[in-house]
Amino acid sequence: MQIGKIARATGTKVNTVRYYEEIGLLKPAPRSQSGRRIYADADVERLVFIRRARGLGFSVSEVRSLLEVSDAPNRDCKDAANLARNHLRRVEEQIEQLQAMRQELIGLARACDGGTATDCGIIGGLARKSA
Amino acid sequence: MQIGKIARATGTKVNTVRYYEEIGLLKPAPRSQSGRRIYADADVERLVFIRRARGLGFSVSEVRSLLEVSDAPNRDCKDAANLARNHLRRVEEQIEQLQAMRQELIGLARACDGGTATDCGIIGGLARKSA
DNA sequence: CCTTGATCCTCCAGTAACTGGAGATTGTAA
DNA sequence: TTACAATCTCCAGTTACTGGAGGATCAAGG
Ligand SMILES: [Zn+2]
Ligand SMILES: [Zn+2]
Ligand SMILES: [Zn+2]
Ligand SMILES: [Zn+2]
Repeated sequence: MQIGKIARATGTKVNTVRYYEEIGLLKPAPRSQSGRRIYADADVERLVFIRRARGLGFSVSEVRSLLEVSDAPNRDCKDAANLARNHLRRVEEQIEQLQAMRQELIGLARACDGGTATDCGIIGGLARKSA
Repeated sequence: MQIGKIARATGTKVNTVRYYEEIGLLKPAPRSQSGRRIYADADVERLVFIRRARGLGFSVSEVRSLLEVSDAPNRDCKDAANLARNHLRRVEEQIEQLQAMRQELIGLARACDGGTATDCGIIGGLARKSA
């Protein structure tokens, strides 16, 4: 299949597929006579793996590591497991940070009764160092 | 005061202060004879405002808008209020997305009993299209 | 007076992960 | 034939800084 089809099949943009090849997440695809990339079903699976990992927030570099494990069937999976655990922890930290922001933003929003900028609790609240 | 002091006073890196000037969040600071930037107390306040807004996740462009309101004391604050409300909504969306990731990551991690990559629930789980 | 070390200056390149576009081919169908 | 879709290869732009090179300037100590 050509690039457009694998892109559609995996919910990836054509440009992004080419980009993944460029950075080495996908091996350089064999080309047709006229130079078009040709993909096989295994490539779809690999791309699904990549997209899914990216969708879970793994960085490209993390995806690279996960693929390495996936590519070596006999390898101990503990590297992947550690990676996933660490990533989970970072996701949880992000959640906490966003929840803190959320609380402060709710407080700010409550401090606004309308009116002019001078009297606005949002503007005023931002001007103060701490919440 | 010079740039190092305002940076320290606001928890900003010197380079970042210059960057804010470059992109117009801070007005070009007047210079000393030898060309060094000189700041006044009002600049500290402005920088605190910027840093606080950035800390709450507002984009630079949003901060610019907030500053515009703040700079026009008689202006109705509704633009700022809308901005804050919309931003709050986006933060909440991000939280939800991260919580969904978290759930999937927890599921993935549970699916790993150790062993080889072939049998690993993490690798296997990533290969499948849906969770 | 001179030297040191801390600050400051101006560029400029790099980061993450794509995204979109220009300009040129190629493939296909009416 | 003519049109239109899909593909190709560059390459620039996005966000919000961060760090560094190479070169002035300043204050303090000797
Ligand atoms: Zn991660
Ligand atoms: Zn208000
Ligand atoms: Zn926002
Ligand atoms: Zn495992």
